[in-house]
Amino acid sequence: MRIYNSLTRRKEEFTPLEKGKVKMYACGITVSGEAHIGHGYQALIYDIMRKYLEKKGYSVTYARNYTDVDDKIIAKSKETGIPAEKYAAQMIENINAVMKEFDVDEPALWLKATENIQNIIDFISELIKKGHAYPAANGDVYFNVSSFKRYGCLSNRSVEDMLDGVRVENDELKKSPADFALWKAAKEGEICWNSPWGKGRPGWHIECSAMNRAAFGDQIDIHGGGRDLIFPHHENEIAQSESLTGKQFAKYWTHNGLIKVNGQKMSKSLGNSLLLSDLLKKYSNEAIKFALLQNNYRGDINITDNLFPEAEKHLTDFYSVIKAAEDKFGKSACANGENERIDDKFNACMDEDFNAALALSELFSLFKSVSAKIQKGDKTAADDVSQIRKTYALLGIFKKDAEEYLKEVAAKNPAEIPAEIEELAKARWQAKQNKNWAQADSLRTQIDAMGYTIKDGKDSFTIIKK
RNA sequence: GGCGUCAUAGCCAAGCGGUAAGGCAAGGGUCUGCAAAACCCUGAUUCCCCAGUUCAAAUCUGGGUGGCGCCUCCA
Repeated sequence: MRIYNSLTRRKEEFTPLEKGKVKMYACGITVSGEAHIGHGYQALIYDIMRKYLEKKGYSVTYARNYTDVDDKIIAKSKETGIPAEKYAAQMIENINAVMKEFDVDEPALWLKATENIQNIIDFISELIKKGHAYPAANGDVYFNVSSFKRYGCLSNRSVEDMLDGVRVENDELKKSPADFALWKAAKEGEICWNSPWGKGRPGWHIECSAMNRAAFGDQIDIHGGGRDLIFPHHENEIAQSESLTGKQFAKYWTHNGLIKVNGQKMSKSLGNSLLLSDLLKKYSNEAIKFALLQNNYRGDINITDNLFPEAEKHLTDFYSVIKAAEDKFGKSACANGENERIDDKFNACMDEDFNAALALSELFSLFKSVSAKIQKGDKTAADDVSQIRKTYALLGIFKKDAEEYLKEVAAKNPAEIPAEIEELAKARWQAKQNKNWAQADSLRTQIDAMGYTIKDGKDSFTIIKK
């Protein structure tokens, strides 16, 4: 299988450092607020990556982190009066609950900054010893960027270029504006830990380096995160880890694309974040996943008004076919069959840098064929349904009971038909029975104008909200 | 200013050197009193532009143009 490596900017054949094993780390969330769809997307992507690597037979150790101490969390703590540790803990609980509802599995290891303070301090001390970092007069500790020759290798920048772009005045404490903080001295009343440089807390970048080292050793196979983290976060991780160990930190760097809303980037600073919890009220978790996975994970996704409704419609159609198959051939028949070709094709898609979008597009012809088989009474349709469910569960879809799924979606979109519409529709049906077409059509036009569509059956009709 | 990334039909989108998947929308048909739904059929002689490499390029190289992003917290 091949994976796109941000470091080399090309797809590479995947070979782990140690045969059969994969060490994988994805940067998680700074818990200063609720989880938005971007967080959900990132968690989903790496959960799928982990699961697919496992399907390929690798023994995968997957770790994610929670940054549970930082400026924003401290600010929130001051704002709400809740101690920073408590605020962060509550947020983590909240985020975990939403992720569970979104149906993303937890990693094998959850790493938290506050539980790794000693590891971080040790890491920084070693960097100072090796001349890659220096303490400043106020108790901050900075990384000496000029001491790491390859600085910029991931984002393809040179230190000189960066200095051109520096917007903030260099403060007196740093030797160079490009240097970044490993340890931040605590201000009065802030959450802090003792260190050789006085009371303070870790900087953001050092966490990931130190926790990775504590969990995995010097090297890992796959490091992931959102594309917005390439610079400076991941660049700094490389600088810290590699100047300490002298070894390549991560063999494959992967970055997922970002979410845009109606063409505009979604970010904390713009305040246009779509909360995962809000979306889950409107759409099924599977529809949200389906919509997101229709794009390559490396590209940005633009969320427009019809993105999720369209996905929900596709899934409703697919589940309806599943239900039809179950009704015809029995539920157990639709749960125990196999069809290797379906699975092989899926694997072929995923082998090419986790091409879930291509795998999903297969579903349309797959279900078309199942539908035709049901019509003909061909029992292999049951095997197909069973295989589709087993295979695509990896992407997080078709995991539910068909009937329950259809009910769930209906419940999220309550089709409350106003009594008025009901009356008009009944009147129309009566007119139709009397073959008074002119009156029937006029009533239907009226109903249509009010936002409802009439669907006639053989001896009854249904009203659908448009 | 520096760097990155993307550019495929009305829209979304796959494609990773071998002759343009899929979805939505649209048009035509079957069905229907007429519709709706469902089902069937139809769509780029061509992949932003200009050069180049090659037997062969949407795919590789060089140069443009345009969008987006990063260089400040961000998944």
